[in-house]
Amino acid sequence: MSTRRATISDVAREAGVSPSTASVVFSGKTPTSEATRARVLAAAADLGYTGPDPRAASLRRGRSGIVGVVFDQHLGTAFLDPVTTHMMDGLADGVSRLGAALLLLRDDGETVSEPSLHTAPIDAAVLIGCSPRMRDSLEIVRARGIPVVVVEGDAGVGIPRVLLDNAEAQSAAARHLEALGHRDVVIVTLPVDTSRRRGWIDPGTAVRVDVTADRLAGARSVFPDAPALSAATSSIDEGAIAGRAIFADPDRRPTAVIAQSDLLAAGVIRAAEERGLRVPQDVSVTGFDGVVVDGLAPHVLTTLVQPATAKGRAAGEAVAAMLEDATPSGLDLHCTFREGTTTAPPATMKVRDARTLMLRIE
Amino acid sequence: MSTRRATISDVAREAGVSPSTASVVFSGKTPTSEATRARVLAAAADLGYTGPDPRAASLRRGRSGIVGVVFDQHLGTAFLDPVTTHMMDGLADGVSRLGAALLLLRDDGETVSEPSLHTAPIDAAVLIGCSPRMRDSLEIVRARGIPVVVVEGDAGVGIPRVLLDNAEAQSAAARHLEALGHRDVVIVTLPVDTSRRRGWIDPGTAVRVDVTADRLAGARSVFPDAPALSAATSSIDEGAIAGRAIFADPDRRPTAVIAQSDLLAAGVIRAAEERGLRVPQDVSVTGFDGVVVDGLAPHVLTTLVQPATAKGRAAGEAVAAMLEDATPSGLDLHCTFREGTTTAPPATMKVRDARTLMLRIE
DNA sequence: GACGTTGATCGAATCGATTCGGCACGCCAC
DNA sequence: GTGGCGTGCCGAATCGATTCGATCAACGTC
Repeated sequence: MSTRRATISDVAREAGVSPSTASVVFSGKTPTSEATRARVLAAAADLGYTGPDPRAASLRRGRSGIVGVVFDQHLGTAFLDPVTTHMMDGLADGVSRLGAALLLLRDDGETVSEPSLHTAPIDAAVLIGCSPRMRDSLEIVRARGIPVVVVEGDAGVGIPRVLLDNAEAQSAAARHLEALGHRDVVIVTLPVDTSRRRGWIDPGTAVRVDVTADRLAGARSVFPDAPALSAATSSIDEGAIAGRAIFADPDRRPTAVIAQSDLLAAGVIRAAEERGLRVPQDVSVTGFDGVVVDGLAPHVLTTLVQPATAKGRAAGEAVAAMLEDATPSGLDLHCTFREGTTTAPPATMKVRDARTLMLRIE
Repeated sequence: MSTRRATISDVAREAGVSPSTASVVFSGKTPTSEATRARVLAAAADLGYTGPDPRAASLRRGRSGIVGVVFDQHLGTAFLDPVTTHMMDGLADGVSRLGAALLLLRDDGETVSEPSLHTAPIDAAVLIGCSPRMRDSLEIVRARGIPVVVVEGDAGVGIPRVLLDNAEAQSAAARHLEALGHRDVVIVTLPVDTSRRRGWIDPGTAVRVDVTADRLAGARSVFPDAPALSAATSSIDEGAIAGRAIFADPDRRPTAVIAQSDLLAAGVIRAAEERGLRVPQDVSVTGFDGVVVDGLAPHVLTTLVQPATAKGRAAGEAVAAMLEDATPSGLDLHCTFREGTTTAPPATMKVRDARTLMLRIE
C-alpha cells in the first residue's frame, strides 16, 4: 500500500474548503480569514501535507526558482580557485532576492548525461568563464528564451556580461612599481589558451583568454618590453615553478614580478625565498585578486583587490533584473589597489650603482 | 506581442500527428517511423520548439532529476576545503547515473528565503557535515518523503550515512610514528565544536564533532597521553598558529606532530621551518585527507589518503539506489596510509643508533 | 481469403497546483 | 429599505507534457 502523498485538494476537502482557498492559505497571495486558515493548516498537519509540490507549482507559475551556473570544467577544478568560490557566494546572494537556488551544471561540450542546459528547469543561467566551446549550449539556452549572463568570458553580442577593469587595474599596479623605481619587471600570466602550456610569451603567441590578455595589456602599458611567462594554472605551485625559472639566472633577475593572480604571486614569493631572495627587499611581487592566500602569512600581498563576491552578486542581480524584464545594470566592476608588504624600491639600484662605481674606478 | 512559446501540441499539429506521438519522438520511449520522426523534428525546428518544458515533464514524471546538496555554512567557506570540492566532484559523478544535477542549498537555520529544503524540486538530498541545527530541515525533508543521505555527520537513526574509518586510519598513522620510535607526540585537531575556539584539549573538553573525536581517539589509542591542541578551522595558517605554539618551548618540543588535516599539517611544517627545525629530521609531521596542498612542495606529506571523491560518489550512488527503492550500500569507506617525506625516526633515535653502533664496534 | 501478429499512432486521463472573474454575505449610509 | 461596497470564498480553466490501453493498417501464413 504505497499511500499516495496528499495533495492540496485532499487538504481542502478535509478542511471543508475549496482547493483554491487552500492554495491561497499556503501562498498568502490573498487574505483569508483566520478561521479558515487555521482549519486548512490543521487539515494539512493531519494528512501530513508539507506544502505544495514544487513541480506542479513551477509548472503553473512558469518559474522554477532555480538559476543554473554553468562551468566549463570539473567542479572540483573550478572550486580550487578562491575567486570562484567567493563568486559563488555572491551569486547565491544575488539571486536570493529572486528566492532562487543555484543548480550546478557542467558543459564539457560532449556530455550526454542529462539534465543539461537543454533540459534543466532553470529560469536563468550564469556562464562562468565562457569558453568558445560553450557557444553551442549558449545558443541552446538562448533559443529556450532563458536569460543568460556571462561572467568573465567572451559570449556573443547582446549577451550581458559582468566585466572587470582588468587592464586598468593591472596598469595601476604597474605604475606603483614604476613609481617605486622598478625598471626590470617580469610578468607571470594566467594560461593563454585552453592548452594551458607553460612558457614565455613571445610576440607571436596568441593570447586567447580575455582575462590574461587584458591584464597583460595593462602591465605592458607601463612596461612595454617586460617579458611574460605563462603558467599552466592559477596556483601557488605553478607560481613557484614560474618563479624558479625567473630567478634561475642571477644576471637576468628582475627587480619586480607582476603576477596575474595572488596564488601565482604566492608561488613566486616562495620561489624567491628558496633562492635566498628577500621580499620585498630583493624583489617586489604583486598579485591580483585580493583573496586570502592560505599559507602566505606573514606577508601581505600588494595586489588588486577584485570584488569577487560582488561579481557574483552582480551576475545574480543581473539575471534577477532580466527575469523582471528590466535591463541589467551595474555589470562593470572595479578592482582596487591594495599596497601590502611585498613591494618596495628595488635593491638593484644599489647594484647598478656599484657597477657604475667599479667602472669609474677602472 | 510576446509570442507564446510553442508547446508540443503546436508541434504535433504542425506536423500532423497527435501530441502523444510528438512526445514520443522526443523521449524515444516508443519506436516511431523514420518518416514521422523527421516530420515532427522539422515542425519543431520551424516553430522554434527546443524540447519539452522540464517543469511540465517533471510534474508528470514525478521526478525532477535534481539532487539537493545542503551545507550548513556559507558556500564560499565550505568550498575552501579541498576535501569538500573533491567530494562535490564525486557527488556530481555519483548522481550522474540518475542523470541528475546538483542544487546548492544552504541551511543556516534561519533563512527565510526560498526555495529551501521545504520547497525545492529535488528528488533526493545530501547533507554535508550535518550539524545539530540542521535537524529541523532534515525532519522536513523526511516528511516530504525525500530520500536523504548524510555525509560526515550525525543525523538521526535510520538515515544512511557515508562513513569513514577515521579512528582506525588515524591510529595507523600513530602506529607508524610509534614504529619509527616516536614517543613525544602532539596532536593538532580540527575544531571541537561550533564555537571553533583554539586551545588545548583537556580531559574536561567536550568534543562535539564526530570527525575530530574519532581521529583523536585513533591517535590516543596509540599515544594515550599525547596533548592535543585544537585549531579554529582547517587551514594552513591555522596549522601554523598551532605549530608556533607547539614549537615555542624548546624543552617541551615533541618529536612528531599528528595533524588532523593536511592543511593543518602544512601549517605545522611551515611553523617548524620558521623555527629552523627541519622536517622530517628534527620533527615528523603527519596529515589527514591526502589532498594536494598547494604550496607544500617539495614535501610529500605522510598522511591518510581519504577517498574524498569516492565519498561523494558513494553518497550520490546511495541516493540513486534509494530512488530505485534499493537499499544503499557501500557507505563505509576506508582511508589508506601513505608514507611521504615528512616522517622519519626521531633525531634522538640516531643518537641511539650511533650508540648501538659504537657498542658493536667495541 | 480469413486470421493472427507486429508495429506505429492516437485519445483521453492525469500529474498537482494556481489564478481570476464572479458570487454571496454583511455592513454602512442615505 | 435599498443601493453601494468591501471581504472572503468558490469554480473552472489552465500550465505542458506523459502514459497506456485502444485502434488501425499492413503483412505473412495456412
